[in-house]
Amino acid sequence: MAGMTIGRLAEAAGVGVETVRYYQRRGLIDLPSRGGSRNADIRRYDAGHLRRLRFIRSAQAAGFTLEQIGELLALDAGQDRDRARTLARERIAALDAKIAELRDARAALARLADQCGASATGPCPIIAAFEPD
Amino acid sequence: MAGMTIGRLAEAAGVGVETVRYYQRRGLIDLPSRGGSRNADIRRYDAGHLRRLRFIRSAQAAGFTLEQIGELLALDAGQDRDRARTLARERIAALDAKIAELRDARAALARLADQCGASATGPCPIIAAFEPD
DNA sequence: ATGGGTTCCGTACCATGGTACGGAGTCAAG
DNA sequence: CTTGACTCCGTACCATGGTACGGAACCCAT
Repeated sequence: MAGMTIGRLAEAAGVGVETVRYYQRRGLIDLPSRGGSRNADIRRYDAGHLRRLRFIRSAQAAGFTLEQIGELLALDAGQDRDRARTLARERIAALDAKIAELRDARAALARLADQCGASATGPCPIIAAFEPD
Repeated sequence: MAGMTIGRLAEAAGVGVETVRYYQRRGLIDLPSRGGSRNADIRRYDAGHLRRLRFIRSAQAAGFTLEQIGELLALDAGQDRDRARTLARERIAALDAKIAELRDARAALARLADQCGASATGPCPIIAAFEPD
């Protein structure tokens, strides 16, 4: 598993090579030293890099921005748990708000699609309903 | 209510003047003709424009992109209800997926924040947990 | 040893949804 | 009738998260 090329690494994490390079540029993934043995130019990646890459994707799925993920990574060895908890709590609050918003929108849209299917005449309720009186 | 300036219109809808102009450029709001009376240069907006602007914000809250909103608006007088229903159903499916994703992330994060509060030693669970084994 | 696929790296470009800037004209109150 | 706020419009810029391009070096299989 150690000694992956960037292409293998990207493939293993399900992202594009350019995405990996982009994360390196952002400082989220380190640039491994170039081949220890005879391989002068190609950088080799190990399981740690893969875990890092998957960490980034998981945190992104939780709605963290790359900048916040950078901060989480900087808290690194598990120091500064207060700050980590604060970030987590902020994210939870934001998620709650976003979930509520999306649920409302979902309910409104579902109701409208029903009405639109039910009534064949008049203006389309979906269009009409977004127009406040 | 008729005869608002762009500034009043924007204020009434809770957006910036530049945002209104941006929507005009995108073709989402029409450019009213310039002052009917003696006012040569200033464009005047009415309640229809305000409703249009609020429509855009509502649809945006439901997760439609500006491009999709443009399409909804083009369906205009309520013609082509099939297309409107299709757009609505696609959006509902996307919302369901997004809501599920955010809920999972929320649950995971809440659990971690708890653990992080509970254990004072060792690596921070929030950081650790995003790292898959 | 040669050809096709990778890698390396810098730099440029993309979509989305705005926000800012600047100069000229206009309007309303003091 | 001047001053300050607002309007008009084009064009430029911003943040976010990538994606694409291009030339040189490299590596592996035939």
